[in-house]
Amino acid sequence: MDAFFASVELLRYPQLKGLPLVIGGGRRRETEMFERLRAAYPETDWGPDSLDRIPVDFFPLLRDYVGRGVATTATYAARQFGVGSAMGLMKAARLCPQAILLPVDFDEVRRLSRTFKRVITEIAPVMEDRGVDEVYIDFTEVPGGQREGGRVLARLIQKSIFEATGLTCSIGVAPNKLLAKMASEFNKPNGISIVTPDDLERLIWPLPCRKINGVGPKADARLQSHGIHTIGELAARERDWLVAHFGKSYGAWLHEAAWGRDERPVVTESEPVGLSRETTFERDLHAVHDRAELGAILTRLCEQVAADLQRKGYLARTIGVKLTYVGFSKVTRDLTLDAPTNDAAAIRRAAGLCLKRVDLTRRFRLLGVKSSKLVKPGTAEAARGDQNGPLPKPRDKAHRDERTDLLFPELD
DNA sequence: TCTGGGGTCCTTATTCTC
DNA sequence: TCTGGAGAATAAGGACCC
Repeated sequence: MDAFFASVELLRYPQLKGLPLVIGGGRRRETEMFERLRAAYPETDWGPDSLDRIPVDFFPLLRDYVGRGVATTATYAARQFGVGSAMGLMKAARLCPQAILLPVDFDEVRRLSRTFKRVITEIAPVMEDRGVDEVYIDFTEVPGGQREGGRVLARLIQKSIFEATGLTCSIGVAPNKLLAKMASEFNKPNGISIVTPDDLERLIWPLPCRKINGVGPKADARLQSHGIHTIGELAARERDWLVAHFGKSYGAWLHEAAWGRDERPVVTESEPVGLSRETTFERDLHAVHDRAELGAILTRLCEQVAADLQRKGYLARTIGVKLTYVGFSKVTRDLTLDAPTNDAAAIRRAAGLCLKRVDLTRRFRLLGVKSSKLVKPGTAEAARGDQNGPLPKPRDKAHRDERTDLLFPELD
């Protein structure tokens, strides 16, 4: 298989080019930011398209931002100060207070994302969706796909995306998805990189292990503790040694990845595994002192999950909650229902039962509701439990936290 | 002074069913 | 009826990704 990896660069503010620019915040706070901007400049239409035309001094500075949130992305001018993706905005403000802070408009991002993918599938139909701004493409069967090792087709895709969206796009071309993804990083933004098996030693092996898609901070730290810093050093280890230290599955996969081997196909269709909604509070909340507020938040999250399920046409067999405590430890609790549902009240009841099994004596900063084990209505799977008698009772009682019953009785 | 929101997949432990 | 074992289902947590 020959694969492309293509990712669009979602930054496109021409008048801000070269300035330190940070885009970020959580979804809710981004909406608030837009509202604040609209209130401050009522004569200006703060739609995403108008951002391009607004004078630089209209934009808020990062130093004026107060609250929780992280940077989604940053320009190179801001990165020079040490600001990067996923960094807390308060920390970013200390590093680069003069940076301009822009909210993300998710509706606009989604619209651009759809256009970007439509343009690609019109040229190369075998495309795997990897999120808003990334896709894999199998161009083995695309007419002309092999010309100049794929470079001609990659240029066509870049040009078409720019014409349709005004966005630039980086493309990696390689024999498989693993290498194509790494190749796409070589030449950002708006570049094309071609990696062949012969390039493994020269281009891939000098890279840090962290560049492998699937090696995160934890795995990287463990590799480093064994003196393995580059992909070449990883490739030099025996497979058996990696399996002994990183497990049968992950160890073997590390070995394959270091040698540039990856047999995964480009997957064009997939069903969602779960749907969830979560929110971080403005301030940390407590089950007793903030009972009414928490109850309202829980209900709203359940209604959102129900609406998402209904809109997308799914029923969920399992409902769960997630809490992030002060200090960032997390807990989750799940409950599998007798019959799958997309009803807000049923989801709220299940979520309430889950909440009864967690320690609510500690303050927490985030509450989430998730649905999983999704089925389509009208299928045999969806009917299971409805017609074939009750399913086994969930193992619920054993975990029940008695303190919570006292603290949060109305959650039933 | 921290650290969003939406996902997927994997591992491990426990329980249930046959 | 009791017991053991295999395998499925459930639950919790964690790593990782965009």
